[in-house]
Amino acid sequence: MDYYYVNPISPNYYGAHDDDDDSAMNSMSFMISDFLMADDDDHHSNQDHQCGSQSQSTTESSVKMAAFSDVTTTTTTTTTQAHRFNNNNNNGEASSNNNNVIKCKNGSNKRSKGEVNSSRVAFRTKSELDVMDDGYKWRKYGKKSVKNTPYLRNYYKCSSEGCSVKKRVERDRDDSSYVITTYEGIHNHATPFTY
DNA sequence: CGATTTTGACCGGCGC
DNA sequence: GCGCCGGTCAAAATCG
Repeated sequence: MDYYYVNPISPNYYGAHDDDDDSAMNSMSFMISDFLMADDDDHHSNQDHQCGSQSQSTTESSVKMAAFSDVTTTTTTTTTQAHRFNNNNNNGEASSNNNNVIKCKNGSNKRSKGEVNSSRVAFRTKSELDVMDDGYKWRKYGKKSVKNTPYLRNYYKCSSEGCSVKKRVERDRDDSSYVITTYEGIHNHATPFTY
């Protein structure tokens, strides 16, 4: 399984007109969906094009791996400044501040049972808000508390018909300022909003 | 009034 | 088997 590194955020990528929350959020969403869809390529096609401007993040990111079942991804700490990843947060802070992502696809490796083809991606993001708007519409279908963490895990499914992408959101048990969002599957449609 | 959330029940896998 | 555990279902409640 290949992992590849992506550095999605660059502060002024959407900083352009940032008074408008919507635009900021849209661009962000766009990027995420990008990850979600550009999935089967065997090459890291997207690692530098977007946010081409500058990845000033200086990321010497200590990439540490968060392990999920068979996928792992993570992000790291960085030093970029705030950008909004979240939907409506009142202006200013409250938003997250950084992230780098490693993506992994696993088309080929089998799972013990069913779902051979599910790909998973996880993001670890620093954010006070649990839910971030990634451009898709989600319907929550479950909530569970997991062993060893005080936080609960939430389960969402894409509400678009025929699309069975799922995501789960939980807080990092070691550092509650991070939120871990795991996507599973590939959307068969574009993001709802027009851009 | 349709869509979404809430929440406990349910279920399948796994280790013992 | 049994019980824990993570994941999902579904009915009722709530939302917009």
